[in-house]
Amino acid sequence: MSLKHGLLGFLNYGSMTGYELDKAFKESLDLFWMAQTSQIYRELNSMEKLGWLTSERILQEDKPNKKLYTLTKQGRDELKSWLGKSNNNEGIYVKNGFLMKIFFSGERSTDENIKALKKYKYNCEKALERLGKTGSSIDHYKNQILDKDKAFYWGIAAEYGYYYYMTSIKWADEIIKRLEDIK
Amino acid sequence: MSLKHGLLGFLNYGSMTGYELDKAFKESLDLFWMAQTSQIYRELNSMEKLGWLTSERILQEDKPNKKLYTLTKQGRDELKSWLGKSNNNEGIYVKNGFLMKIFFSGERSTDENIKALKKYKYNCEKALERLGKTGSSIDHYKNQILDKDKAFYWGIAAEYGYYYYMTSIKWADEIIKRLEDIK
DNA sequence: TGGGTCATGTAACCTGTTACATGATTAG
DNA sequence: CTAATCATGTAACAGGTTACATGACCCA
Repeated sequence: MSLKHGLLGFLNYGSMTGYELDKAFKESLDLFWMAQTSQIYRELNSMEKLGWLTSERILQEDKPNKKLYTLTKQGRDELKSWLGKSNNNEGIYVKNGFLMKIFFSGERSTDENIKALKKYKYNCEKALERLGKTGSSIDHYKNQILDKDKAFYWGIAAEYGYYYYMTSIKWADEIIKRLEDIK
Repeated sequence: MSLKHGLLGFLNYGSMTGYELDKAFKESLDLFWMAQTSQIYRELNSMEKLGWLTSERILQEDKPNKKLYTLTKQGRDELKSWLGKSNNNEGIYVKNGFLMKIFFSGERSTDENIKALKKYKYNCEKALERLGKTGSSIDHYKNQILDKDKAFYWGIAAEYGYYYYMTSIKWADEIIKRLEDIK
């Protein structure tokens, strides 16, 4: 139950349309929680049924009509409750398909594995670049939000991203070197 | 489509029952891909329908009967094909609910956030401990498998775990310090 | 005239989670 | 006597992915 909570988090800053939420997600949270556009629309629907938000249809002339979502008290309560409760495997059980592949890479040749690790390293480098962009889009949002303290935590999450990708690159380098030595 | 591939990976080392696969998963891959027992049984069923494996019922007297699964050629091909293809976001888009929470933690008090980060740090330390155990269970499996090169990659995946948790702890320490300073 | 932005979705399918059910044997 | 190990699952629900559909407006 996490995409719903991410959406609650954004809507707590102010009313938004599905389209805007989709963009906000892709510009910031995407690195920790990638969401499909279609899923966002579906979840908004189901959240409305749950009473977590209300919607208002806004007619436009030059552009397509849109639907503006607003948090209800229940929605705000749900957000608070999610933020409030911690469980014992937070940040621990993270599904990582790449690592699972590595686990079984004895089935591949050393050359293939070196290639795969180099690709992975490249992907991490690209992700770091995108983090830079996320940084500037965070700055952009910061200026729109009244309560600037809130955006402080956006920076912290982005910083985790730096640590994460830097470490992943270091690991990949180390393993590549080792594989090239035994070749 | 990843639990299926994890199961294929194990079955490639030799025929196993659902119960044994469940244990193997929990003793090794669990840190990168936590799987429910019930899901393992269901997936095995669906994999058999896909023709990736065959099953043989084994009757026992003292213990409950069991079902031994064996890879088919199709199953082995599927494993190879999964290992062979890389995509552009491997290891990049990893869903992390904890980070999403951090992202919205402006809604919580600084004290609550310090508490949550300390809990997170503690969880990471526990995970590191478990990695030690995983290490020994990897050693255990190593001795059962003929082709010891395969187990080399198990160690590499575990090593990623070390890097990962060590970095997470470092990050948490840094943020806790920062939060305590501004308090 | 072709691609980007704005804006919303549906349908089918696949994957993951939670709760529950059963029951014998064995070791401390 | 009680907890762990062995061994298998079902049912219901929740969440995520992929593919597809529509259509206007604007800029180069």
